Amino acid sequence: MAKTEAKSPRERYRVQVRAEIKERAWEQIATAGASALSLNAIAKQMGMSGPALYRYFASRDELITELIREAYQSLAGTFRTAVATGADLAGLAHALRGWAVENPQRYLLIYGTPVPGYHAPEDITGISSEIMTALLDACTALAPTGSAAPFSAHLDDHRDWADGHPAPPSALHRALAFWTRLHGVLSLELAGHFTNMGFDPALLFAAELDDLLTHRA
Amino acid sequence: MAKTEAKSPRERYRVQVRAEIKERAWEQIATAGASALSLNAIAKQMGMSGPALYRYFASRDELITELIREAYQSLAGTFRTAVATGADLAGLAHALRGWAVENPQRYLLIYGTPVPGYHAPEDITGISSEIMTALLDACTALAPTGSAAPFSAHLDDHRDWADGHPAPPSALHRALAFWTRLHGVLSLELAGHFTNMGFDPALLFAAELDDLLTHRA
DNA sequence: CAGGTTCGTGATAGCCTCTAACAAAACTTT
DNA sequence: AAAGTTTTGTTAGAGGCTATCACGAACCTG
Repeated sequence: MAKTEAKSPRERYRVQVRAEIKERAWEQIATAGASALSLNAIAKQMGMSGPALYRYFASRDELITELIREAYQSLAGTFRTAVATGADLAGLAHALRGWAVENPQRYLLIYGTPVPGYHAPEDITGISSEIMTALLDACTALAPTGSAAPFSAHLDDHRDWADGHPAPPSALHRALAFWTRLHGVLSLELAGHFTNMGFDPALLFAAELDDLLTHRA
Repeated sequence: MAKTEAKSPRERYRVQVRAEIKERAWEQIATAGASALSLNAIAKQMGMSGPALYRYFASRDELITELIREAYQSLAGTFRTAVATGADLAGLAHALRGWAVENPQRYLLIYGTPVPGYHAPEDITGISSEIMTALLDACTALAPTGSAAPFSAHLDDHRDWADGHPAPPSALHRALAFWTRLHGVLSLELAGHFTNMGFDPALLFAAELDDLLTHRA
């Protein structure tokens, strides 16, 4: 049952130190943003001197990539357990918002402003497609909704991103709308653009979700 | 007609140098992101040595703040001319997308991932409320749409952010939906999350806009 | 216990922001 | 025009960062 193969005690120590580094990194990101992440500061916090961290992560970029991977896996796991407990599209939305509000820095690492040159490694896009599959499943399971929107037709001609998923075009359309609309609310909320505006972001999120479920997408 | 008051030649030189600094800064941001902006590199590019730039901007933060201000003013100007040429809500959406696609780095500076500690100065929130006013105007001018959505009622109780604007609650609701939905599409597109997915982001944007205009918001 | 592997260290190079002291140029005032 | 004041740019330097290197020390393995 143990996925962490109990190897040599050295291996154990290594993964433990890596885990602590990542933990401190998340704290730093939460308080000062990903751009202010400092390997040096983490090392000093852990009582060891600067370059020692390079035994565990080849570079600052590799650490950040690992954090991105972790964030994706966390979101994918949230979706997986939601699906396992019988969540429909509304359930997925609820799970998404709960996760995002609880881990704003993780959400923003995934969906926030990217560094122009950066390209995610292969396995990360794999996890991202697992998330998309869960979304497509929920959308196909929902309702036929004979959507006559011209964009649905366009999607039927450009469905390579669905990766062989048997979703009808209206489900593809609804999945994209789900993604973009909920992201629209969440990203603005997490970025603080709704502060001092008075209304409750959760209600706006709920209203968008309701529109997504009752209207044809 | 000249807004730039022809003051002393020194003043002229100063604003010119500041302008060139900002221009180089935008180039850097476009190629490496805002976090990689380096005053030092800009100075060297301009043929002067490091600390000279601090005569023009007190700190790196002040330069970035100025860039954010510039971005807000650029967007507000785009909206202003759109309104002046008789644009309705659809026209605003078109103007928004055109501006965002042409100035992705500006859009992301405004609506992208914020630095946790940062607080925008007063005048910037002023420009931002001008943008919101244009949006609310367009939404009130549109259609009555007796929206019975519960969120509209909530907005009627929390309309302080509209700053005295006489928009009916359904217009407030539509303005928020306009903002969040179009931002949802735009931000994901600009962040590159649609690349390699095959479909045309412009069509998704158009579909979202159409939904916004034909359905009750 | 001998041997190779891994880990942490200090030194160093090369970036960066930002301050301070100083020189030179440019406007202002007399 | 001469003298004085303000603005501009310079170099030097403190302190931070990423990252590499060579070296000693600790550690598992045979």
